[in-house]
Amino acid sequence: MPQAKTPRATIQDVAALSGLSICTVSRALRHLPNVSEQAQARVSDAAAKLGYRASSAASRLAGGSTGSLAIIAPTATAWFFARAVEAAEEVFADSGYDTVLISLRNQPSVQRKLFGDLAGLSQRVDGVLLLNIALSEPEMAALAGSGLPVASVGMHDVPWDNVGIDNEEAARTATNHLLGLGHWDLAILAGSETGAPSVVTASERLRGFERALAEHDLTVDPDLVMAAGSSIEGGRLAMTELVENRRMPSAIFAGCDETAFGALMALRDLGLSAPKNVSIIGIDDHQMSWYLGLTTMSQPVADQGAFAANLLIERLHRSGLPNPPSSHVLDTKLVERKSTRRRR
Amino acid sequence: MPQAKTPRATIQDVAALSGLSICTVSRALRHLPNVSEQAQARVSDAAAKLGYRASSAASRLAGGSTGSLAIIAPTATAWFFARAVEAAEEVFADSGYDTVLISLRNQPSVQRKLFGDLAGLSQRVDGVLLLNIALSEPEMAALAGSGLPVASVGMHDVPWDNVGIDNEEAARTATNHLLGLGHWDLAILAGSETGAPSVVTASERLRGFERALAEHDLTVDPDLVMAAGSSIEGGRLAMTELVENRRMPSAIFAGCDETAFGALMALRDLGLSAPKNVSIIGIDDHQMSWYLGLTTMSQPVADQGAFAANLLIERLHRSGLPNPPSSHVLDTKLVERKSTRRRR
DNA sequence: CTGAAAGCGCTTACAG
DNA sequence: CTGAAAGCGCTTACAG
Repeated sequence: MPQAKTPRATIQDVAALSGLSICTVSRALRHLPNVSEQAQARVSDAAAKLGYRASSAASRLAGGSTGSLAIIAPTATAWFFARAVEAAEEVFADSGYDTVLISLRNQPSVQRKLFGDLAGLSQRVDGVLLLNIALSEPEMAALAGSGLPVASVGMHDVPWDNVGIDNEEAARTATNHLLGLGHWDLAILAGSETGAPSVVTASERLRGFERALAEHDLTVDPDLVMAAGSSIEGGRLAMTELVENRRMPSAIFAGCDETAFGALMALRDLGLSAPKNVSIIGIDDHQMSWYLGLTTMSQPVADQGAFAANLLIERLHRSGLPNPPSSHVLDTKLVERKSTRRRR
Repeated sequence: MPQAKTPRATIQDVAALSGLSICTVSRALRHLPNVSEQAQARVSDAAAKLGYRASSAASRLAGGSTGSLAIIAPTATAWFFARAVEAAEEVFADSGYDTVLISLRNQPSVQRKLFGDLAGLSQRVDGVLLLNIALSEPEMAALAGSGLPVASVGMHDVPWDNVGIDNEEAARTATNHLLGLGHWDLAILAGSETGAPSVVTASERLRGFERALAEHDLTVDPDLVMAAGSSIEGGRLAMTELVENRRMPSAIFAGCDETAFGALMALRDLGLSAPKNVSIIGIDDHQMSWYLGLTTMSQPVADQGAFAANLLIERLHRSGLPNPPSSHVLDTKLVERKSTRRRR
């Protein structure tokens, strides 16, 4: 039925109904110490009866929490981020937090502006979940200075809770798969798009690629290192550029599946295909990868977002207690399909 | 450089620096009438010098705005929604609003809970952007009762600003394309997933499909109407079910490209393919559709999200003024590729 | 056009 | 364990 537009119950109403002061009510509601069981029960009853929910604005203003948590992502449309965001949002919602979505839209200027006013952000949210954001030293410092609780996905060696995969190792495994098939002339489609803020994940994967080559006494040809971004379009552009203006390698490591999809599109455009003309491997195990026969390294996505979100909330719940930052590494797995094959 | 943890400037600081009362400052900052040009300038200067930004909590509590806008989406991971969300978020951010992302995660319970406490929501945001949400009568009433300004994408005949495509017409065009190729035994993979809240878009597309058939004196076979949801997985499941437990039609209209992708996957699984064994058409023109040769109806996505977001903001800016709800229909276009062909 | 005052609904010391 | 009081930083009538 259409709910009447009755004004919300305030803490005053709960106090009146329970016969206690608003101060005691406030404490009881937040499960603070020094509240008798009896008082606690009366307050809970009254609050339930009134459907009371504290005003986030008032609470915030008086020094309490905002009831909101921010998720900062390089972009919200990429496969990985859309899923991580939704998983984290679910965790936040289940804990009663609103989630404020901030997409950097792959623009350095947006990141600059955001980190230039962290004080403003800290006024509007209780904590921040960072998804694969490459931070400069000053930005790290600013974040620390803001006092905002932080957790992240895909960012290692960082002074807060993080969960991710071992990107370098995953990239190394992927590259080794290529090397194991007899390919030694390898290209990498990874890194950020030109002009976009770098994504940590990308540089770690590049490192894994380089390491695998080095371990086989191979050097990476700078001509075969393409900044592709993690989008289908980025992959397509980079692949086209590679074939038309550099040279065709024998195999390609794409930094993520979407980049690989784009590369497949470019190949088709040029009348080529994988694995016939070139072997190609990605990272992600996107739903389409099976269909396209893309060999890839699978990684859990929603798990990473949800896990990190939970870490942030736990930290919020016991702020004050000593609690050294933790780091969690989730597993990846090679999924062989038919976009890679032995060098002929 | 690491910014010192200085407390934020308050309206008091601006008042002191500009030599005016906080009351005048408040008015000047919000560009309210009755402020002399001189005062306006002094306040603007002082605010800029101090990097002042009103406390959203205080502002909200005192009866002002929250500075936040909500985006409510059936899910945040689907291709369409991820893009619409990011486009709207950009518009909101550029106007100085935080965006609160609320994903229904395809769960009716989440929607129920949300609409059961719209009073709570209206306390936390200044307005709401609805993306293809199917609302019940009570929910519509509750929304109206909440007093929240609303705008939407993909929802027609609604008492607020909306922008969308003509889903029925797009579906009709798609279906006619199939009929024009000589197919008359058509299946549709659309609608919501079983148990999920229905998406308006889906039922409108179903209607367009039915209408096209009716216009050709054909009736729809209930056995060939599958609820597939708008995900790759949903399309795969529905297509498998269709072939294994119903029967193979001569052509298929998929409610969106992702559903079509899933159908293509299912076909491959069964040793079949399009257009050889069945013609298939989608709606969206997803980046992968070109690669997969999927015939589809293209629609502008980011445009819809951004347009609707702008309408919401405009309405917020001139609340009070008479302003009848507007409805905007964006164009779709048939993109013929090779997943459809003439019936043999 | 401008300002003093009250109040929004909470939380936080500080007394009991 | 509980309550009276002050205050968080704004906005809104209400006087000037």
